[in-house]
Amino acid sequence: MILYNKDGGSDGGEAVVVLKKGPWTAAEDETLAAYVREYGEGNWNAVRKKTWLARCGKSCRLRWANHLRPNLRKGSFSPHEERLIIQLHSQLGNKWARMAAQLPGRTDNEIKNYWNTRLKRFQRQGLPLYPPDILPYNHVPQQQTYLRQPKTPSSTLLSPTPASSFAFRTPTPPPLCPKRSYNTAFNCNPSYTSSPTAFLVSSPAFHSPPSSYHSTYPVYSTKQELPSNQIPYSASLGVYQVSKFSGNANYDHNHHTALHISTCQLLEDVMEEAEALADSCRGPKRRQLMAAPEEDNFFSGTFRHCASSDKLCSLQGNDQTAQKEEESLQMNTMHDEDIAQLLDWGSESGENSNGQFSVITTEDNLVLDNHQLASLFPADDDNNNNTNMNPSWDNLSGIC
DNA sequence: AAGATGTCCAACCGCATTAAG
DNA sequence: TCTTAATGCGGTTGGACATCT
Repeated sequence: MILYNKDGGSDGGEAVVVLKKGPWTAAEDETLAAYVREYGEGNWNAVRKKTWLARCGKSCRLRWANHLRPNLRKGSFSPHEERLIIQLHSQLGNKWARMAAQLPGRTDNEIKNYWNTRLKRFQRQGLPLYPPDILPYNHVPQQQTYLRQPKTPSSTLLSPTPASSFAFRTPTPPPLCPKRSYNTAFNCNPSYTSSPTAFLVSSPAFHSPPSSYHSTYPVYSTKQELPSNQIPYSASLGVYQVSKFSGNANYDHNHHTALHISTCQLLEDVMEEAEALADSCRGPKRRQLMAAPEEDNFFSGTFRHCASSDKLCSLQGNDQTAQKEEESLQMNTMHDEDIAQLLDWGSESGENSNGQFSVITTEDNLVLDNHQLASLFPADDDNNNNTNMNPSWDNLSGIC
C-alpha cells in the first residue's frame, strides 16, 4: 500500500504519504482532468504516479466518471427521467449501471441515490414503489410453485440495510448467473445500451393517476436484495440469448397486441432520450400515442404465458439445479417474446423499411444501439414530448 | 430560534470479474 | 494454470443543507 501525506494539493514529495480521502478540491479535479486529456481514461492507478494527486485509482475513476467526464448531465432528474428510472428498475432491479446506460449523461451513482431516497420516502409513507400497472421487479405469479419452497441460496443476498434494498411479496428466485456474465453477449458491446428497452414495460396507466392507487396496490414493506435475473440467460450456453424471434408465438393475440403497444410506448420513452444524441438526421416525425389496457402489461402477459406451461413453471421439489434451469427458461422465454415484439413493432411501424431502424443480430444476440435509435428518431419534435407524457403520475403528491 | 428529521449527494468499501504476466 | 493488478459494480456511510416541529 502506497501511503501519502497530502492535504488537497500541496506537493510534499514524501516517501511515505497517506492516500487522501474525502471531497475533491478544484485543484485535484483540474489535475485529474488534465491527466485524462493527456493520457486518456483508464490506467487510473497511474494518476498518482504521473501527477501529484494522492488519490487511489478507484477514487480517480469514480471522480472522473461521476463528475468530470464530458456530457454529464447535472441537476435534478426530469419527470421523464424519473419515469424511465421507475420503469427500468421494475425490469432490472438494482442494476444501476445498466440503468445509467439508458439515461444519457446520468451516472449510476445518481440513479442509485435517487432511487434509495425514493425508496426510503415511499417506505416511510407506506406507498408502493411502482405504479399499479408496473409489476415490481421480480414479480412472479403466485401459481409458480417455487413460491412455496423453503429459502433458496438467494436468501444469502438479503441485505443488511433497509435503505438500498427492497423486497416484494413474492420471493426472489435465486440468481441465474454469475455477476457480469451478461458481458459476453450484451454489455461488452456498446450497442447493448439500448437493448434492455426491448423488455421494458410501459402502460398508459402509468401516466395517469390511478384512482384506487392507495387502496388496491400492494404495499411493500420487507427488505430483500434484488438480484439481477431479468436478462435472459442460457445456463447451458453461458450467454444471454435472443433466439428465434418468430418461434414463440404461442401467446394469445391480445397479449401480443398489448405488449406490442406497451413496448412501443416504452421505446418512445427511451428514444426521447436518444434524441439527445441525434444532432442531425431530421426527418418525418414519428410519434404515436398508443393506449394499452392496464391488465395487459408485459409481466402479466409473460408470466401468464409462463404459468401456462407446466414445463416452464411447475417446479417440483427443491432441486436447485432444476430450478435454475427452469428460471433460465423463463428468462429466455420472456426475452424471446419481448424481442419478438420489439421486432414486430419495428416492422409494423414501418421504420424497418427506410433502413434506419437496424437490428443487428449475431447468432444469438440482438443489439440496437443508441445511435441507431437516435437516427431512427429525428430530434425535431421536442414540443411533443410533453404531450406524450401525462404528468399526472409524476405530479402525484409524495410519489415522485 | 433551536433541535429533530429528512433529503441530497459525494465518496468509500468490498466483492466479482477481467486481463496481463 | 496460477497469481495479481486493474477495473467495474452495488452497497453503504456521512456530511451539508433544507424543512419541519
